[in-house]
Amino acid sequence: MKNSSLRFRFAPSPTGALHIGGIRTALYNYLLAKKLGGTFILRIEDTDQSRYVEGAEKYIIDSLKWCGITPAEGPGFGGEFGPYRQSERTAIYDEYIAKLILSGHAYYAFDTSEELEKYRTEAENTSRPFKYDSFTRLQLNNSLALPPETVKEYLEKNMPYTVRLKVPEDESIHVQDKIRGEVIFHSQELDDKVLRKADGLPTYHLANVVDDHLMGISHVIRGEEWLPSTAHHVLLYRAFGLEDNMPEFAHLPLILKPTGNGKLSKRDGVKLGIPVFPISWVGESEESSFTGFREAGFLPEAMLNFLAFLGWNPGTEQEIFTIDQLVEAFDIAHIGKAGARFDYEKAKWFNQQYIIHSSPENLANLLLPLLPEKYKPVSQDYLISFCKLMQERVVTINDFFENGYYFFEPVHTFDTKNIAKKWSPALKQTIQNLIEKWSACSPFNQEQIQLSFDTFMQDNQLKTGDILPVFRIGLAGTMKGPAVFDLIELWGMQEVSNRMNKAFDHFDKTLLS
RNA sequence: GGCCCGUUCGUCUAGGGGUUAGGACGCAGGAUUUUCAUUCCUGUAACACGGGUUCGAUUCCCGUACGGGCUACCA
Repeated sequence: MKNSSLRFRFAPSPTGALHIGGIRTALYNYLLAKKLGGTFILRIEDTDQSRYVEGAEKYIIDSLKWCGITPAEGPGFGGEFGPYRQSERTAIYDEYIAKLILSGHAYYAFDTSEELEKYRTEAENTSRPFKYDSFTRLQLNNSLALPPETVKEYLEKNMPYTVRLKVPEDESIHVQDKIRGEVIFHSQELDDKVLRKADGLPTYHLANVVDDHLMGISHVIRGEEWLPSTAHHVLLYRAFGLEDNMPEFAHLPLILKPTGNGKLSKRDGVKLGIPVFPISWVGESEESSFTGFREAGFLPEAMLNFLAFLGWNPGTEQEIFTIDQLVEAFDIAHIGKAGARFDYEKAKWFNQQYIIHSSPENLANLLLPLLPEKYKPVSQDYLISFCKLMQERVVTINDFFENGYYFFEPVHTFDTKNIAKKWSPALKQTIQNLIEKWSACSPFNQEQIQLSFDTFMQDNQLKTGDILPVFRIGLAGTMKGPAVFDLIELWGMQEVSNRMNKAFDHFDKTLLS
């Protein structure tokens, strides 16, 4: 079902870490491309050299790779429509800008940033704020207002200039948005956007339109913050004579802050102690470094599932979707219009569900490289058993070690208050007897251990509640965790005996004073 | 300020002219469990407001309020 005419792009700027809003945009593009048999493309929009951040492009690619939504075309991924970095395409943009000037759709402007800034502050408190548009451009320093000789002279003297779009005076611009329907803008409201900056590089608007066209992009799916400037983009397509071949537009609702007002921002993560990035970003200082979902112990599939539902739903009551199922179910029609608040609790729930439904083997493979070095080495089988016992008791991957460290090293904290009333040195002999009885279990498994325990309790007229909690604390140090009999089966009697003997000393010391 | 977009439980959302307004997270209670967790059950809680249109509006239209975005030689 390959359809080479359906091309979707994710076009981030390498200005630092990319938060999950960007990942969601990438995901939606990827999902649609896969579903429709189209192509998912990565384009790096690095036209602002002042905001360029070293390593940001690598971060974007690493993030996409971790998520498993890798582009079929892009820098480092090949493709016939490259280069895929805008900074490597300046000659192309110049060509298109020249066309626009020739056809009268764009003009040279010699006003400096300082001058424009001055106009703006002067008009700040008036009823009509300064805007570079059809009302003001004839009073400004540009090739529309200046005599041709002066323009020629300026150009020959290499005077710095920008190129601006000549927005028509009185036109309605109709944007067809797949999510919002028809959105109408009036050209009087639009300013003459800069197309080419004084440094010779294009602005987003020009590069974006040229590249989408040249790269054969059929669908532009991006955040809602781009909706207002889409009017300019339509004007550009029109100026190039490409209006009939414009891509389809879909503007996604924004992801909002977990609390408070506004859209989700980079700072929100550290402020609330939650990840808002896919993977960690190491900045120059601590303030500019962030942790990610990966470091917080999330499975990429779970994060993606969570993200997919922030602004989209399948129209059914199913919530857990594999990537393949998302590809199958995804559609633009079910994308919402309103901003969606980021809900970390829900994200954790998705992750928990994914861990519970993963195979222990799979989890063991994930955990193996994360095993702290101080832990004694363990076999693959042991790790698998550990995962089987713990997977219903964790929310993140990190919880495995946080809650289950005692599978790999001696108990370091005994939560003895739960057995304070039960403990007496006399119990030691009872426990020794029980351990001896267990040693005879054959086969040595959880069922037999349980059976043996039950008869022992009956024979000695003891209650489960008197003995088992002592074992729990003795073996694991905590009241929380897997069934005691499962631990015993996994560890064997020698280990159990060692642990209990160590615990006895501790119990005596802390509980008998 | 101007322009554009939006508004269903606290949160993510389904729905759509006549419904007991459905699900999920969270929270609360209960069952199961030697603990914790899982699982299951129950409960909690919403159509922003005001006008129309209509026999009937949460659903359609218009206002208002509120929220969001844009308003740079940033993307």
